[in-house]
Amino acid sequence: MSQKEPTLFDSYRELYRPYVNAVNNRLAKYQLYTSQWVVLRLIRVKGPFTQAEIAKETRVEKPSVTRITQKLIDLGYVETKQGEDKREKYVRLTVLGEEVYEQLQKELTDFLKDLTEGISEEDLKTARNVLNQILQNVLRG
Amino acid sequence: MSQKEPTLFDSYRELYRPYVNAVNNRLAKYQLYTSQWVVLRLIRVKGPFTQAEIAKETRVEKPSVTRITQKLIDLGYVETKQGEDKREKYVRLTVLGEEVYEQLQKELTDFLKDLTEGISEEDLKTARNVLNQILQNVLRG
DNA sequence: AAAATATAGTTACCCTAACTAACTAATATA
DNA sequence: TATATTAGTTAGTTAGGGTAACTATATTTT
Repeated sequence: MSQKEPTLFDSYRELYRPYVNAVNNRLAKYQLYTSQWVVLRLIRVKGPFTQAEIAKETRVEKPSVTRITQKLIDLGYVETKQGEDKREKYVRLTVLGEEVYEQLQKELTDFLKDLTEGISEEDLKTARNVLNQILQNVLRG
Repeated sequence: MSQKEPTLFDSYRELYRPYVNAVNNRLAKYQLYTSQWVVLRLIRVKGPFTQAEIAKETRVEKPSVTRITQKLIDLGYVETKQGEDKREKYVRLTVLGEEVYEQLQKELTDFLKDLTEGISEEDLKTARNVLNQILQNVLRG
């Protein structure tokens, strides 16, 4: 009775650091960290977005987006353009950013494929749905 | 083709902050954060452990364990005892720590139950197995 | 037994990744 | 036109981790 079975949440948390560190190792080649990669990928796949939109999509505050965007600009991966509304800054990939995205997307896809070795497509889908449902439950608080 | 389907890893990462923040909100009543709760729970459920053993179990470095343990001592939730080997410090719960553990364990169990509302036991188990398998794959990486 | 090596824990300092508060500039509303 | 809101920035804080270098004790080698 004192040895409780680990729950989904235990497994979830146990995986976090090893997973993020492993991804960061792959990103280091391009001087990126996961938080920056998440934004680069977001604006590439669903963008362009203003910084306010990025904040909303990624559920982080505006100052965090400023910092991430600034880092991506310093690296030459994105550029900003003033919007119609002069307060807004649209963020979009540069040519270099596109190249880096394409390359990393490939490398990470391969890596993540390795991480799911031995797991059926069906189980992966179930796991994804479970995490999505939990996210909905967390957000409705 | 440019709108990629979100993968398990996207869902995994998207959940992290909202989930941890929600747990931390519950822990705040006892002035705890998740990192400290993880250690408190570990030594209560599987302990007592030396700090080196805690480091190994939780896969963090020794200085992190020192910090976490010190915080738990300051809160009066744990105490240390010199081992046979005089370099070692065994960490164990105080009476207060036991009370806090019991209370929080209940509260968090209820909370986590809410988070899995609408998800079958079977799917939860599948999700857990998937995350465990990914962890193994990351670690052998 | 003495010297060299390894281990447990601490200290000092670093980093990422977030946060809030307070601000400026521009836009929208009363 | 005055007021309120919104986009983005700056400054300062926090959680949660890391490495390097250290002390004290144990272990291993010679």
